[in-house]
Amino acid sequence: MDAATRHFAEHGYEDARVADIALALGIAKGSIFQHFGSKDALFLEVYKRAVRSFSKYLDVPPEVREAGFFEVLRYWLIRTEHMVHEDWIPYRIYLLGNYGTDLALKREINRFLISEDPYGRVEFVRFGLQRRELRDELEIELIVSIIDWMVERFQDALLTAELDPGLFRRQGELPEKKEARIQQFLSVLERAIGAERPAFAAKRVQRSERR
Amino acid sequence: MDAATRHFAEHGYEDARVADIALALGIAKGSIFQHFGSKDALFLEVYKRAVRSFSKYLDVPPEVREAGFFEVLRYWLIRTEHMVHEDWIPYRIYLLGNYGTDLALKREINRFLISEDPYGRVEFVRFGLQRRELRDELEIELIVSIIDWMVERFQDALLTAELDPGLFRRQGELPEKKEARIQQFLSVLERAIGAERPAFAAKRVQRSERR
DNA sequence: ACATCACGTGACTTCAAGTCACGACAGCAT
DNA sequence: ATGCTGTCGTGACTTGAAGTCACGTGATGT
Repeated sequence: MDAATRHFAEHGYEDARVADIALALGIAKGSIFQHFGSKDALFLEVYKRAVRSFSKYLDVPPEVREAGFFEVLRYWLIRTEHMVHEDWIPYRIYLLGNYGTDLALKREINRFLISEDPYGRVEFVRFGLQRRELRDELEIELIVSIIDWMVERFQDALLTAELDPGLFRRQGELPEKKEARIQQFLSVLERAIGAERPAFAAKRVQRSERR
Repeated sequence: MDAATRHFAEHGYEDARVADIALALGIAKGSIFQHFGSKDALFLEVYKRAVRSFSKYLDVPPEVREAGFFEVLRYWLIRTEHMVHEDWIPYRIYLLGNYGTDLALKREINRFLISEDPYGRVEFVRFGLQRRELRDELEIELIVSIIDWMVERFQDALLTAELDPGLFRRQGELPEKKEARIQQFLSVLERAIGAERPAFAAKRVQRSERR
């Protein structure tokens, strides 16, 4: 699995060669097929392992958790790019799974993401609702989806700048602007799904809201 | 191109056979390679054509345009699913391009989307800013990205329910709930990027906002 | 000591993308 | 009318990677 993960991360899905993975391990290609059945299935396992290695939203220091829903989000957004540097391999796998395979595999991946919720999104949204930091008149499903969409894409944008320049819209992101972007992004998200006047976050929102 | 479009739409990228496309046309496989160079390049052309066939955001009846930014959005969200029924082929191609190919191709696709802006997103956001319906303190790039992310994903969710059940999060979407979903989605988006008190949309937001 | 079995092996098969030498044909010049 | 040239379609061929399978080998149990 380690060898396969590294190989996929380095070459992408299409250009990865099962024979090369076997060679690197000093075993026969046939053995890999005996264990995993197909290249697709091998990748799916690799993907699952990579995704499971990521932290859940609520795996944060207690003081961050105390600070509330949006501070937890900020914590992760800031950390994303650091983590990409330290350990880019699982992120690359994650990227491949999301955009670099065919639809049949993508369907499997989605099934996995829905059934396992490896990032603990639902739990996280419940947490936000409990603290009354999120709009309770929205369906929870919609909030989860929106977090999903926006955070995933925003992270993609941050990290593809590192991993794969030119893959997404904003290419040559200047590092000093990232902080500001995260700030803006959170403010947008907070207005979108945040409760009327979130106790904690009010201070930050003031800047842009004058009523 | 027509034949290739249909074939890709029906079989997906991986399972599409260049030989079959040639067969359907009664020409030799070599001819296709002579024109397009590779399967990738053929798909890229097919994708471009499909995407260009979609309307731009501002291609709406004058009265909808008059009604403002968020009404234009609503117009398109509602129409999405109708159009998927009438003419599902280009949507399927669009889906394949976004999720069903490898990263090398995806990069080309992104380059195309950025350089052509085939949906006229930037123009649309400018329109919204001019009418003072959007927050002018946000960078225009960020607004475009958010529209991009959220609308694309929301449409994906609506239309994959038709085209590819199980590909995305919300599978068995009940048809009568779609209208309500669109409503909620727009309200979220409006709070996220809409100006303080959008003249037109205020009425609609009331329902869920009690202050 | 022998039988059984699980498992790794690598040569082999399959299959699809991509190549290329050839020939047909159209347009043009003599 | 004849011959020349360049374009383009052709399909048999090459390449290369996924996936298969009959066999061997070493471990385990009796």
